[in-house]
Amino acid sequence: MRGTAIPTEANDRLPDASLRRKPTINDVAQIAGVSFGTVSRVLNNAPDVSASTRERVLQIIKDIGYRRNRAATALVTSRSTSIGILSDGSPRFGPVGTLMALENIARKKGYATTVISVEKPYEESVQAALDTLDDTGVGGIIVIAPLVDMAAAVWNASCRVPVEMIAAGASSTPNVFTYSENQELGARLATQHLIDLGHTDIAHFAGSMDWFDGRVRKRGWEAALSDAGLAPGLCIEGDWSPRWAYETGLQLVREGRIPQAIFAASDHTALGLIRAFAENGVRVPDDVSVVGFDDIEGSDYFLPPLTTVRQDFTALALMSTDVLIGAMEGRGVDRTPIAPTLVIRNSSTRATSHSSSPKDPRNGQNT
Amino acid sequence: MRGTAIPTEANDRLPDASLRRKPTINDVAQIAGVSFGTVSRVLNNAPDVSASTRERVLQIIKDIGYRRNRAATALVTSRSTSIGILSDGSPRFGPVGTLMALENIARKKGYATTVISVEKPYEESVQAALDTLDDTGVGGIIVIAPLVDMAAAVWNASCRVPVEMIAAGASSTPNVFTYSENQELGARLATQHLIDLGHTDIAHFAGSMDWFDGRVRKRGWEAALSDAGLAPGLCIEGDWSPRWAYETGLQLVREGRIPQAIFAASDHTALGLIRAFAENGVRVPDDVSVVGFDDIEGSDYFLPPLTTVRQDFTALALMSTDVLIGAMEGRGVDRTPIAPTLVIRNSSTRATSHSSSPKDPRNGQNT
DNA sequence: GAAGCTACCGTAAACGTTTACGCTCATATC
DNA sequence: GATATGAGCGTAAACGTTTACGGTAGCTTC
Repeated sequence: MRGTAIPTEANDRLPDASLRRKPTINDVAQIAGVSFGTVSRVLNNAPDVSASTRERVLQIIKDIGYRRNRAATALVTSRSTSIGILSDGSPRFGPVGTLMALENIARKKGYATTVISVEKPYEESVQAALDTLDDTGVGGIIVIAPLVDMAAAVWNASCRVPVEMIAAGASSTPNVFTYSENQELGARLATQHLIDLGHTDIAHFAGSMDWFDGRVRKRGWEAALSDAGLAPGLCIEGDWSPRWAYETGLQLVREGRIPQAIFAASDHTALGLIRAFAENGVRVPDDVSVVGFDDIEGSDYFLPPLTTVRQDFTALALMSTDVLIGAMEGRGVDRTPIAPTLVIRNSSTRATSHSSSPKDPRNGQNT
Repeated sequence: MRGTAIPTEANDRLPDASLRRKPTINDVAQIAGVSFGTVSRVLNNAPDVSASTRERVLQIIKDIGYRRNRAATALVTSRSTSIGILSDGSPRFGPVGTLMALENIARKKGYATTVISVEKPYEESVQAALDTLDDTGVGGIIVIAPLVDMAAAVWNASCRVPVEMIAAGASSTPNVFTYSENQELGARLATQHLIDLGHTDIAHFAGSMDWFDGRVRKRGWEAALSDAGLAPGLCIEGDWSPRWAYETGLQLVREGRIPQAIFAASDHTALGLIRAFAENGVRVPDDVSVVGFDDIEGSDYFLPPLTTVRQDFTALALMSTDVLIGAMEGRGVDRTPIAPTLVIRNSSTRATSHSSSPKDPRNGQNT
């Protein structure tokens, strides 16, 4: 008789009566023949309760399926066992990977996570999101802030609970501690790999400078080059998209200025780039070595399989939750940044003698 | 003096002392010169408060930055404005897309989301997760259950609050309502597209039958074929991975039994497949048409750009939150499944007369 | 055998709301 | 002018915990 196809009748096959009203600490106490205080003590495994009593109470708790009411606990202790995660809404590889890892680790440490995402303009949405999170009673907040704008909004916002930001290469402030994977190192690794292969003309298809990731990966590329005494190669800044990389790659082909090697700021960038080359008979890696960044699913099956940099999101989540929980408990925790690793596959190869003169593109014609 | 364009001085403007201790309903009442009851009434915009009083209280609330303590509210009302999301931990395209969309839509409807992910073995972890979610005070739960095993665990679990499951093609039970995108239709669309192109020998590189998505996409392929009066082509079941598709593709090439056209159960599957073909001079789409499923980022820049099926996660999220919130409020809500759309790109093309004899593979040699 | 200690346990108050109820005062009603 | 009515407001109790404190019984210690 209720609406359509909706199991409102669900409530007929009720979870048995015992589930209907949640048992409270008093129910447990009564059955155990002790006071609620004692039950509370075993719940928080505090001292001052005999082994036998503890045992009995525990058994009863299990039997009747008692579970602590978080709201009541939160109300009286005003500390909580949940942490908030603030993310930009983007389904991009890095942010999502971080998010999933964070949830996973937090849960294993006994914290629930409530996530909320924000949109432009950040100035308003970030403060509102922080407030909402605070309202729900989180004890601390981790912000996944790949975008510089978003980070700025976080710096300007105020919040009662500790806030930690995951933003590559950004600096900490008194209010918000910043942590991240060492992506600059990742970029250096990639570039150094190209240098080790004998390349001297190494370009960078950069990501967006609106992103920390874009900035810091570019910085790593520059640093590796300068450390090796190499002149900075061509650098073009884009927006991470395959489309942009494709079109820019096309342009390079047209103008005949294909470098020996390219460090692409992301695998998606590499993907577009490689297509532009493939369509014009420029062979990867024979004519140009390409390395990406991210190790997205499938990058090992690109044509050719892509040399790239892999970040360890689990380690990042482990560390950053440590830091946040430390802050929530008033302890300081120190952690060093995580180091990404280089994954060498087929898209990069040793520089050939002739290709060291980067002047002749299109040496192979349309496959 | 700090790094790059970063407003560190932001933190001098520290959260003022007033933020230190949260103001309560009593603070508001005292300032307004009314009792806390009156404040509560304006908070819940209940009747029985004069316009002028209401006005004044509202102003004070804004002035001192009062915000309701959710824990206290939850404790006394035992209803909440947050919904739980249960997901498998996988960072796969479908589940993540659904998750992000869900958070987004729920937030816009005024619900916070707390997400938790589960791992094998599901029988235990699902019930535990449901309980945890219940503990945190969610009013309802949406389960993203791509895996058949996981769904079974949900069916067997018990939960006080309404549970809705997103599982392609699975059926509802009295306890849990099931909703999904019409992936079978998506698969039909893909297969029909191949049929329209004149292909008669259409194979399916299926996903895992442990997944609803795998089952239902296969079913769509079968149905389209049978509706068209075509004999079912080759069907091989895999695990979604590029690696499996690559190796299986290699085997097909070796055995010389390459079909006219292939419907791959996912873009990643298509990716591996195409690489196996490309490495052996089998051209896509000239020698074999391939269509994928998912429209992952970058699939438009595969070699060649991939014809595929796109799901509308936002619409899915919209509908399924409607349904859940309806259930939470005791209303029934009816929604019809979302229809995916076909995205036609370059990996599929008209059947050529000669290729209608699928007997000669390797007609083009290594590019 | 009194004093003191310890181990164990009970009790009251508090956390910040909502809800049900009751009170007061002005106004309408006859 | 007594009575009913209702608008506006205050009050008490409850939600399920935790925490601080107090109490009792048994044991040690001299």
